[in-house]
Amino acid sequence: MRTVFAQCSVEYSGRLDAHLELANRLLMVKADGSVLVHSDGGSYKPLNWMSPPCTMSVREPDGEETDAGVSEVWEVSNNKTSDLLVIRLFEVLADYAHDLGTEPGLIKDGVEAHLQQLLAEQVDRLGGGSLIRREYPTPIGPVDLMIRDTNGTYVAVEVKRRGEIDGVEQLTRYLDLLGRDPLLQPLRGIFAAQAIKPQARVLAEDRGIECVILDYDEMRGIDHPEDRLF
Amino acid sequence: MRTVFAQCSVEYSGRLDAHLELANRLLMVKADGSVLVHSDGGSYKPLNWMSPPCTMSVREPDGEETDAGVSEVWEVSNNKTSDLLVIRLFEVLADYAHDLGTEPGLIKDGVEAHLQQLLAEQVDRLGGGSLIRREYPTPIGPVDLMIRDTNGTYVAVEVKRRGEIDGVEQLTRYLDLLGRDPLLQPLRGIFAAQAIKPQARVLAEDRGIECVILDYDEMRGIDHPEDRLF
DNA sequence: GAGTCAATGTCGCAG
DNA sequence: CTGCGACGTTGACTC
Repeated sequence: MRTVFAQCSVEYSGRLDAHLELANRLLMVKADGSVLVHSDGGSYKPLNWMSPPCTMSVREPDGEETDAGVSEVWEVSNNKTSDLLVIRLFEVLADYAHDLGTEPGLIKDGVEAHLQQLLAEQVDRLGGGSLIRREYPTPIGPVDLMIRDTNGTYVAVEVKRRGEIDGVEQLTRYLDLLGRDPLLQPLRGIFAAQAIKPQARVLAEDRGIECVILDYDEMRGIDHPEDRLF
Repeated sequence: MRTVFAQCSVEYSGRLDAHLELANRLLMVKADGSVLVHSDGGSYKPLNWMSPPCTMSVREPDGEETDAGVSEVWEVSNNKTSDLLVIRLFEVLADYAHDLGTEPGLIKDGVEAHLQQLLAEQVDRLGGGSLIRREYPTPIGPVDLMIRDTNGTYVAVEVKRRGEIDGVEQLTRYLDLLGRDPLLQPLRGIFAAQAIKPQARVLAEDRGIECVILDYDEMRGIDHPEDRLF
């Protein structure tokens, strides 16, 4: 990993064209050749970047560039997509490099999969019935849970951490398709999430989809600790 | 901007919980207090981070941490969301800081807004008619273009750089709502994009939505240079 | 501040 | 490899 603090200007051409005027910025060059241009604000997204796989070449400035004060030009390109990032360095404030070794990787805990698993064991929260299966297949992707309620009605359940409009659309597509299967009649839908945004709720209910709020802590409390990872 | 190369371990708790085992990484501390943890690969996304507004405090390691070899502990928190990022520094390889000054900002060309603007001036590409307005309002968000064609039929147009299934869903919602307005009858939809994925096209045409491919270079060629930024 | 939509989205998994 | 959905999405803009 190499980091260069430098006064620079940047041109990007690829999916779009973008341009950065002369200013001081942090340039990061990673071991895989990828390059990031960071300013001293914003968030984690760089102002410009080039993703791997890419190759970086350094060239001398041409006459015009030299006259403008350019000391060095970096050209980073992705041959496949023909994206090109050109960084013109003027004054270089600092240039540091360190070997970081291997990255063990990020470990994530407790996401939607866990919520779905808990809910599969606690069908009562959805009004009861019996679980047919998790990840019930349809031609356009699996429904999170398929249940048959105590009246014999099939229930397709979409589980989300946060219930938004996209989730309702997704469940609607599933219901649309599953509704064509005569063996799955009658059929209804439940949209279950830790929180459901008002517009998502309105859209869901307008389409006859029931909304259920899930209490993760409560669900986890009922869960058997010995079955879980932590 | 401060960059620290250090052997460290990281814990994050917020929307989810995540942790990073001990390894060498680059820590960036920006002027606004935000912190990024980068490895020597991946892409521009950090392994962990804390977005502004947030506050970073540095504390001495406790007894247990000292025994484990921790030299310093960074705690970065966002009071609003109660997100917390804890970075335990073991060996510090380097610690650099430079003032970058103000960032003039990124200038972009070729994004959807530009495509929409060009298309508004070149309604012929959609079969002709007259533009009623860009960003035609509906209760669930604005339609990119509203046109009245030569037959007097209203045409709601969704413009995308890349036409995918989400865009068709979006336009369908608009058509659904606008179809209830008796003043906008008859009404049809056009899905216009630089490229349209096969499934998106199938879905669109199944719903009676016409698909139109846009040639950006051609559209830009017809555009009047004096009206544009560069 | 909430809602809505775009993004050089990126990432990860399954087919 | 491609499609597809999730993401601590982030960011920009409107109401």
